[in-house]
Amino acid sequence: MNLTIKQQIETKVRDAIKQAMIEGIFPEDLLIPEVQVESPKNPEFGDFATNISFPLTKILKKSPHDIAGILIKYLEKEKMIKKVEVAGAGFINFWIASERLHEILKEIEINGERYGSSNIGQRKKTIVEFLSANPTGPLHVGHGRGAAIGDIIGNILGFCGYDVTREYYINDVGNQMVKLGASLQSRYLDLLGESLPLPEEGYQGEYMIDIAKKLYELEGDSCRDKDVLYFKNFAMSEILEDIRQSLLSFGVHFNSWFAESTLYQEEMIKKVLDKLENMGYTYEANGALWLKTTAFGDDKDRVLIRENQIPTYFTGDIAYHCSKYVRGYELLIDLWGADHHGYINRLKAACLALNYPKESLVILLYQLVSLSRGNQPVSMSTRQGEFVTLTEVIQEVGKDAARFFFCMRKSDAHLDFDLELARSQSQENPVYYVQYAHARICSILRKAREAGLEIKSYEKIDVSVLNLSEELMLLSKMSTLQDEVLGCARTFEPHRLTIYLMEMVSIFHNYYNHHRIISSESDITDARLLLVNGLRIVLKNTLSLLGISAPEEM
RNA sequence: GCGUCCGUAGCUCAACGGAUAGAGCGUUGGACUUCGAAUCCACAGGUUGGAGGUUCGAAUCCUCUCGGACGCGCCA
Repeated sequence: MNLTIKQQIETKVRDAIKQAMIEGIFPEDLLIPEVQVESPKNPEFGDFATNISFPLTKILKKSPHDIAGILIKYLEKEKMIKKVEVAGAGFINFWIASERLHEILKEIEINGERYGSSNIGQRKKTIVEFLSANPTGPLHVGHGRGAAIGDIIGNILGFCGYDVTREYYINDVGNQMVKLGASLQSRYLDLLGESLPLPEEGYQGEYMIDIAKKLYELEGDSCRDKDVLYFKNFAMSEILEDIRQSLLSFGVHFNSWFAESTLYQEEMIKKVLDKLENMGYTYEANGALWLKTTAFGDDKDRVLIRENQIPTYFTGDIAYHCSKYVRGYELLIDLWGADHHGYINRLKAACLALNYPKESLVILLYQLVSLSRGNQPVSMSTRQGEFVTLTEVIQEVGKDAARFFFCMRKSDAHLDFDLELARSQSQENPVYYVQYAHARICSILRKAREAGLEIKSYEKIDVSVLNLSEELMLLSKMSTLQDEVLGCARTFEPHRLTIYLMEMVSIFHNYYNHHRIISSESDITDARLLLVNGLRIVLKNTLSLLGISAPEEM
């Protein structure tokens, strides 16, 4: 794709500085700072603005106002810039020529559903691991946040040209799973009229009884003498199937499900341990084997093999991340709940010890969701079986509203999910504001078609009649889709897209309420139909990145 | 005790170190005989928890402090 308007301005500002250097106005050895161009909040400050004069002040020993004054001499010669002026203490504000804004419609026409995409990822093999909830119970509301954010980050990176795989890591090894098996065994024997108490800290939820019933329906009483392992496997596969179904209704699709147990089957654990040992980063103490993570920024060393000779969870996790590298991934993105933050340094340390490049492992956190009903906190414990499932929430408020709600907020902010509020606000969820605009445009296009008006191609239309300030603002907003997506990819902040959508749609609703798209003036009608159709595509592309539907009517 | 994150309008939240801190909900008053009123327009609402500091400029960065959440296992 060609450069966006914003990127063109950045280039032109840099060129202006270089030109001033060539002409001896600026010193020839000047180190040009990064040029930042933004869309100002206040429309009086133009379509775009840059603060470049400020970082240059110190280097050039001139006032920002004077520097800006020098630069605009070069910039005002540019054809795509209608007006450029110095404002405030030294900001440079740009008004884009309408001809350039109109071209956005041509770019949308050419690129269609790819409009906004890019190739900075250069097909880099990337694995996004998220959710990875233990298969000990159904997904609850809190999991929804991780699922939504992880899925959307995957979409965004894919749109930016990364080769993305989404993976779910299944913790099918360890004590919790044994307890799960024992819990099912107890519930199953209950059905046979035999009593085996639930294990200490066993899983008490209703769903375990349902699974026991299912096992009884399938196998009768023939499992009376099966061991805990048998029950564990049955419980786990049932629960994983339930998780898969929940995710399906939430619009989340994993390409890969990776079981912890395969690390043992394929001796990955042993290989990693050997490697760390050979590199001299391990030692024995108190009967256990330790990894010197402190040599790589951790605050204490960590146990790899316990005194009882069983590897720790950590060892498995090192082997797991190692397997990602072995499978050819160059960029590893992990999305964890913030309760795991204390674990970051040790995992990063282990990957450094194994000589993997530091930047190749990115660990993102999202803050936990607390649940309340009215003002009363609701606890969420899988073990005690007290929780509201993700499926229930989706049934109540819908997939689109739930996803939008989860990704509207910065992921490092705490989120309180009030069930009553969620229900009452489901009708007021901003997602409808955005979807309504899309449906409204589709309705206009239907009306036009009924009147025998088709959307003509860009070349056949006189787009110069699009000269209302709302139309130009809309085009200016539409022009930054790629910039917004790239910003999200750089910062891993998907919530920016929701803000972008709301700002853009607000301009549209305002425009719609004050001007008619279809009118008796056919040249204006043609151009406006092309404009709203372009907006429809921008909305659809953005919603699709968020995994939210773009309804044609609602 | 140590560490991570958060504190912004009555409520839920935005704001790449930038210009007069913005939206929605709620309150008040207006706009449908014309493309969808799930919309639009107007009004009101703030010492960005508090105190210092860094600089051309701080809600944002640093130090201290108050309040909240979460971590600190040879658990997973």
